[in-house]
Amino acid sequence: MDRLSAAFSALADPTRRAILARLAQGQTHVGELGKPFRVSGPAISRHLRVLENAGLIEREVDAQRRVCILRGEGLAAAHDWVEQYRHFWEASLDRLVELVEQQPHGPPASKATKHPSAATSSSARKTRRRP
Amino acid sequence: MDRLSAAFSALADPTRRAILARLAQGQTHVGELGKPFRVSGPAISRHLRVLENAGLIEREVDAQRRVCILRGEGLAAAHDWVEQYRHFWEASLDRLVELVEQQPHGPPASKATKHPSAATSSSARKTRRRP
DNA sequence: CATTCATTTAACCAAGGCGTTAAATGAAGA
DNA sequence: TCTTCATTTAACGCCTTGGTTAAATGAATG
Repeated sequence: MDRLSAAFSALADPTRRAILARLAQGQTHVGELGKPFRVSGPAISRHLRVLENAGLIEREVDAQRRVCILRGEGLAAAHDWVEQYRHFWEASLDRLVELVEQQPHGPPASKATKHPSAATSSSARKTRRRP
Repeated sequence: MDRLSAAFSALADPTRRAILARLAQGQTHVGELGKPFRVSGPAISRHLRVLENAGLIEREVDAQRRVCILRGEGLAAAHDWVEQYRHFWEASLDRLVELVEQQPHGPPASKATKHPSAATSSSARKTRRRP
């Protein structure tokens, strides 16, 4: 499997995303990583293997423990791929913003924040066609 | 399956990513979309279903043809998730850049471009610790 | 109306993913 | 050394995925 597919595939599982989120706060060993989930040790072990094969984590041996470390670079390729399409969602946010601003009585906040990631992902205001 | 997992899962297949790439150049019908690949019609049909369920495309009926349209907003959530981790790969690029700049005889280009996405994804130079 | 074109659905198969429990491995500690 | 702790490997089952071919659907066309 190509690297990009491996990364996306690894990210497609909520447990693995949660593991990465945990590792973003600092490295930990396997047992600690598994605690939040109601799955067996072997299951966690395999999730970690998937993440490692996708280049998203590294493992180091610390005596009887295995310490896992986030490898952020593994996410860069996935990020770059998605980034190519930024234009497409920003374009639709633009249209939404324009629509709202056309309202005679001012923008109702509920509409402007309807898209869940509008606040964080959009540079719509920076790239609008009619600034 | 949650929306984010569905998106990542859909992106984990090279054929589907190629389909999205094609749609980024403009809407097309199913037959056209399938041409580049050596897979049967039904296979394409199911890839499109996956993309639709993930919110990455829309389909409209045009007589006997089905026209597919890229829905960029579907990628926003995936983008935002990955974006959270930008810090982690930029940090390592920083270290790499610093390492290269420490070399007494100037940076060998081969090392500076070792990371495949360094040129496009990195804002390392913008966020370096010692500018 | 019969045929053809575009696409989807149905039925099937092989491969892979994710979970489990039981067993293996290997370091730490009594 | 014997035992325990941390983790992985092995072996199994179940469900999903991605592909196939054959059949169904439905619009366009002769």
